[in-house]
Order: sequence, then C-alpha cells, then structure tokens
Amino acid sequence: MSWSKDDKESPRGYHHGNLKEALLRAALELIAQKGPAGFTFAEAARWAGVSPAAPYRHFRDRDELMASVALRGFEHFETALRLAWDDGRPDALAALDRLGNAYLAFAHAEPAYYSAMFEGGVSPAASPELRDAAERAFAVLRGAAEKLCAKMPPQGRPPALMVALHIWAMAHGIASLFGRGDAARRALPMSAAELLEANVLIYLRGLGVTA
Amino acid sequence: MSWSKDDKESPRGYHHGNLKEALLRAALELIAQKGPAGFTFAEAARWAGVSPAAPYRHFRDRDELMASVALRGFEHFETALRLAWDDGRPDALAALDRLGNAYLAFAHAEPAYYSAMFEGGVSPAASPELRDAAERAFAVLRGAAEKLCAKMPPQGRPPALMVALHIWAMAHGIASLFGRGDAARRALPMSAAELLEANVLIYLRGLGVTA
DNA sequence: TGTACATCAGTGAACGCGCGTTCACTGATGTAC
DNA sequence: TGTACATCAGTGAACGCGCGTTCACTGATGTAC
Repeated sequence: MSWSKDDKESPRGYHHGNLKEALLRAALELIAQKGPAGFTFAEAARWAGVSPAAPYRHFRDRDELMASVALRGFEHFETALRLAWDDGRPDALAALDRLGNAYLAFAHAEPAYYSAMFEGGVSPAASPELRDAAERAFAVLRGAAEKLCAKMPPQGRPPALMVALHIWAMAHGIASLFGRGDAARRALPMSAAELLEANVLIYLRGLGVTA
Repeated sequence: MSWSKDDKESPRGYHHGNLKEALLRAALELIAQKGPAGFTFAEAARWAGVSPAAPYRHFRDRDELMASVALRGFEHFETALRLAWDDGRPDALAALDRLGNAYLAFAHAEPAYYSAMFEGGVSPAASPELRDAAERAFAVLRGAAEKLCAKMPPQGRPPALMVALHIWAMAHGIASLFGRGDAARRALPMSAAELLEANVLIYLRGLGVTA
C-alpha cells in the first residue's frame, strides 16, 4: 500500500478533502493487519491523520464503516468474478475454472475485504444496499450454474440454484480453510486452487457434465 | 444453560473450587452471545463471580483461555464425528451421511466452539496440544475418506487425503455460509443438511462411488 | 488427635490506557447578489 | 469582480467507561510431626 505514506504525510489544509475514502482505506488496512475485530473507529481516524471526532461526519459508527467496507468488497468481488466468468466464454467449463481461481485469488489478495464480507459480523440483511451487492455477486455464480445445468442431460437435471450454492460452498470452504496467507495453515499436498479445481471437476462429473 | 444461575448464586467460600472450569464455561457463553471477538477476560471473571485478578491464576491471558476453549471444542468435535461415523457401519455411504449431519449439527448446536475453533484467531499451530486435537478430529474425516476410496475402481482412485480435504471443505463451507442459527441468513430452498448431503452425493458419484 | 506451618487460590484497590462520544468552536468553501 | 453570508468539514478538549494488569494481602486447605 504505497499510497499510505503519501496520504499521511502530504500536507493538507483544514479540510481533508477525501476523508470518507481515506477512512475506508484505513479500515481496510487495519482489518488486514489485525482481523475484522481488531480495528477501532479512533484508530482509523488516527490512520487518516484526522481528529477522533472527524469520522462522525461520515459514518454513524464503527458498524456503519464496517458495513461500507463489506459493501465495497462485494462490489469488487462481483467485478472480479464477472470478469473471470466472461459470460461462459469460450465454454462453460473453462470459464468455471477461471471463476474458481478468481474466487480464491480474491480471498487471498484481499483478505480484509473477504473477512469484512463474511466474518465481519455484518449482517447482509441489515442494509438493502449491502444485501443487493451480495446478491449481485452471487448472481455471477448463479449464472454460471445455469449455463452448466443447460449442458446436462435433461432427465435428472438439478436445480441451478442448488448447483450455485454447492459451488459457493466448495469455494468458500476451501478459501476459508486453506486459502488465506496465514503461516499457521495446514501443509497441503496441493495448492488451494488445485484443490478447488479438483473438487469442482469431480462434482461436475457427478452431475454428468463432461468436458 | 440452566446451571449458570446456580453457579452464580450458590454461595461459595473464599475459594471457588472450580474456577478454571467456570471460566471456560463463561468464555463459551460469552462467545456464543457476542462472537469470538466479543468476550473479555474481565467479563469472564465477572460472569464466574470472581474478582478480575483471579483468572490470572489459571490462564496467562485472554488468548490462552481462548485456545483452551478451542482445544475443548476440537475434543468434543472429534467425539461427535467419531460417534457418527461409527467406523463406517453398516456401510460407508450411510455412515458418511451421518458424519455430514453430525458436522452440521455440531456447528449449529455449538456455534461458540465452532467459531473458537475456526474463527477465533487462534492459530492451531501455536500449541502442539491444540494442533494434535485438531488433527485427531480431522483424522475421522480422513478415515472415512480412506474407506470410501477403497470402494472405488482402482484405476484413477484419488488420494484419500484429497477426498478428506474435499469433504471437509464442503462441510465447512455449508456450515459457515448457511449452517448457523443467525436470523440474517439467506433464505434457502432446502436445509443446510440436505444441501450438504446432495453436495457429497454428487461428489461421490463423480468419483464412481455408488450406493 | 491436635498444632504449626507452607502452599495456594482469590481479594480488592490501584494504575495507566485507549476507546466512543459530545460539544462549542473555527477555518474553508461555495454561492447569491 | 467583489463582498456578505450560509454551509459544512474538521478541531481539540473533555467525559465516563471498561479493560488489562500489578500488587501486597488474606482466607482456606492440606500436610508433617
């Protein structure tokens, strides 16, 4: 985060100019350093180089800031997934493989967003905005599941929603158990990405989808 | 937790008699109420009806108490899984189904243990004791995977470790996304247990395991 | 059986700290005329 | 183009609070003899 130094040291006048943005980045940085529980309103203010009362101009409280981080996380997450899926081009299987990799890459590269989204104690149902953002991200998985189901033999074709939930569960399970950069992780015989790819491939074979 | 009232109100002398145990239970209760981040050393002491200095006789600090909770959690978890698996009787598939249900039931009935184990910020590698307990719980899944692999056609039989990790990921993914009692959860077309059962069945079909 | 003593678990008062939150304020910005 | 004024973002000092941690202490328990 090379801009952090600039942000903190560049002279500024009485008005910060972009404090809301700076607070979001501060929260993100602090979550990355200490986990979703380990950041405080006061510290975010300090990190942004501003008095402890200033954040109240932009967020009602700590929870609202956390929810904003989660919201932004879901937006970036959706973008990353949508880009990887690329509407199923050139074919659904190749695209799904990219999708899984993108899922893990996001959880790995942006653990702060990922934990704000899924472990931050933010209830997605709390704000309609947040719920919608989460829904839009899930919609990418949902769309992928639909395209996959269309490839299956019609008899015994499973509901696309269920397939989407399964894919989500496998990706989330592997991401949260093995996908973070922690040193404390279990030694694996293969990478998280390989593990997920194999899991999804076996699952699809079970559904009768073949390459 | 009907004993809590008794514990707090029954008269006791200068010595508590079973403070370590009471602190573990207090921590568990507080984690259940406010999540793994939302309990403090001082509050656990208060909950156990003891001065704030007393816990230091039994735990170095908050982290050691949290690690003890996680340790006990893994022990109960292992017991529950082992009981459900029952050495694969009467056959591996039926036993695996019970195993999955037991996994979800534990996460649902003991969210405090589950989050101390997987989201408490406790590094399993920190203490050998904790690592071993986690390893013994995983060994149940591992054993199940081995029994399943033995049923597969030998050509292209996958490594049992990978199958165990896949089962773990599916169970953990579904447990942490859909398996908690939160009101804020996504409305699902089926229960978490059904979702996991279907996921595992499709996966096994993909491996060539049939009922 | 009784007594002296060591050990140990819990006390309670004290401390420094950082947090969340409030308040009247002040400096900067933008706008109406 | 300039001036008066409303609006707004950030200040800084203050508060009460609960936490973690320490300390010399004290009451209870167990043990040696």
